[in-house]
Amino acid sequence: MTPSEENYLKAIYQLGETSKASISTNAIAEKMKTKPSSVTDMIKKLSDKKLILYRKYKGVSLTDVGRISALSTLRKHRLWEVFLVEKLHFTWDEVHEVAEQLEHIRSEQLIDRLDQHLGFPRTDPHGDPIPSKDGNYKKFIKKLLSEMAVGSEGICIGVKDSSTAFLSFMDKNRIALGDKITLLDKEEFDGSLHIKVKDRPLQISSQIACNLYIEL
Amino acid sequence: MTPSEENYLKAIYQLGETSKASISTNAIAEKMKTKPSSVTDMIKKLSDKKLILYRKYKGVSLTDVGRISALSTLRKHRLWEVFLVEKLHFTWDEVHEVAEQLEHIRSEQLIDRLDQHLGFPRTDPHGDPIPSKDGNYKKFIKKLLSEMAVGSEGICIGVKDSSTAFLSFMDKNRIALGDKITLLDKEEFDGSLHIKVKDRPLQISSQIACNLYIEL
DNA sequence: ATAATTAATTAGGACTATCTAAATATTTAG
DNA sequence: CTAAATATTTAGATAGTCCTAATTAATTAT
Ligand SMILES: [Mn+2]
Ligand SMILES: [Mn+2]
Ligand SMILES: [Mn+2]
Ligand SMILES: [Mn+2]
Repeated sequence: MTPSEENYLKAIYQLGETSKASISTNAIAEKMKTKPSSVTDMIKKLSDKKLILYRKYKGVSLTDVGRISALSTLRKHRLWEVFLVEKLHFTWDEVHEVAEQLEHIRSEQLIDRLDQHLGFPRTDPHGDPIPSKDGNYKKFIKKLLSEMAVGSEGICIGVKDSSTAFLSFMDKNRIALGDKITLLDKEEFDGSLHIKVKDRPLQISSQIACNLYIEL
Repeated sequence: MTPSEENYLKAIYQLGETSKASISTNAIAEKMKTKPSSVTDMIKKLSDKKLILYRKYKGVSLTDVGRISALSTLRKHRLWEVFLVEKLHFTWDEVHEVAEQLEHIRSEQLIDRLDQHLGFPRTDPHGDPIPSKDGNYKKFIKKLLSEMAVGSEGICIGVKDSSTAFLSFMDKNRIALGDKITLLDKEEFDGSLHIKVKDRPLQISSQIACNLYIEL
């Protein structure tokens, strides 16, 4: 399995997490920042290797073997992100690019021991769950802040968007994972929200609210 | 700089550490476990990039830029080896293959913080010195056990051969870096040595003695 | 139902890194 | 000093990944 193959499988898995239907060539191309023709080349290869199911013009879906591989890469990516934050004191907006490289290091022993060294973490710095060694992957039932009822409260447990732009917005406004958030009011006009973060009042746009996961 | 280019530069540097003359195509091919024709292809490329000096049929040598790159890769390799042993409890014969991959991860911040996390180590698990961030590299004056005078003593500070075969021999015979070694006697017949390791008597072959560095 | 639009594939090419086999240069031995 | 042996380079091929441009299939709008 080459790094490129691993990246494609991971992308297909992540696109399937939300949509669940078969994944289109263009969707993969957009996520991988590559051209549709390159995607077609690769999906033929992955299909030959029985890592995905592919019907021309109808999109792809992962086989069991393909899904296990994708989860393994996701596991490595997220464990390395935890390492970078917990042990090397990176901020949560600095880790992604480096983890994109580290996830392709080939050594089962390495990842086992890294997991142990980190104390078997269950989530990464962005609140995403870490698949277990055997490929088990419990998706939390996560609710977006934008879907909360006015007056209810919950704990901020994750971000949907992991871009530097969004994460540094979070830092600037001192909202962190684990913080208690109360939804005070919604503006009719633009959908912006009045919230309390650890008893500190704050007003945020609806775009922000659509990217914050809350556990009630 | 691709991983392959980095590997070639590192190989050329290491071949030059001992010989100091220009490095032959075949020597590089042997070290890289590849074919001489592949080496010719790559040295043309490295020469075009001014990373090495190349005269057809006359071998190559590193330019200043090439040497800095080689030392940077060596630094990463050795820092990762320290990490694997100190933090993830790998044994010193298990680290090389993984470090060969990790040394190509591209992130200056990563390697700086790793260095700090490890407490700025000066040598790797095999006793090899770690080049500094700015490319300074102080070679220790190392003497081989085979060159010691009978009756003298010293500290074992490194191994010349880092193969699993040799390192597990060391473990089996309980010889570790930092141990005090006294040369008691040399056998005329086969050149084998009678030594004391931390006051424990031991007999070793001359091949072993040729691969152990001692500081007097 | 047909036309226009969008999505996907194919054709053909570039670039990297590797190899085998053949040709050529250099070194070594007699 | 020549001949044999060795070292090195060149020629030509393959495999992987990505690209642009052209073609074909599927979807949508009229
Ligand atoms: Mn990431
Ligand atoms: Mn993450
Ligand atoms: Mn090593
Ligand atoms: Mn080493």
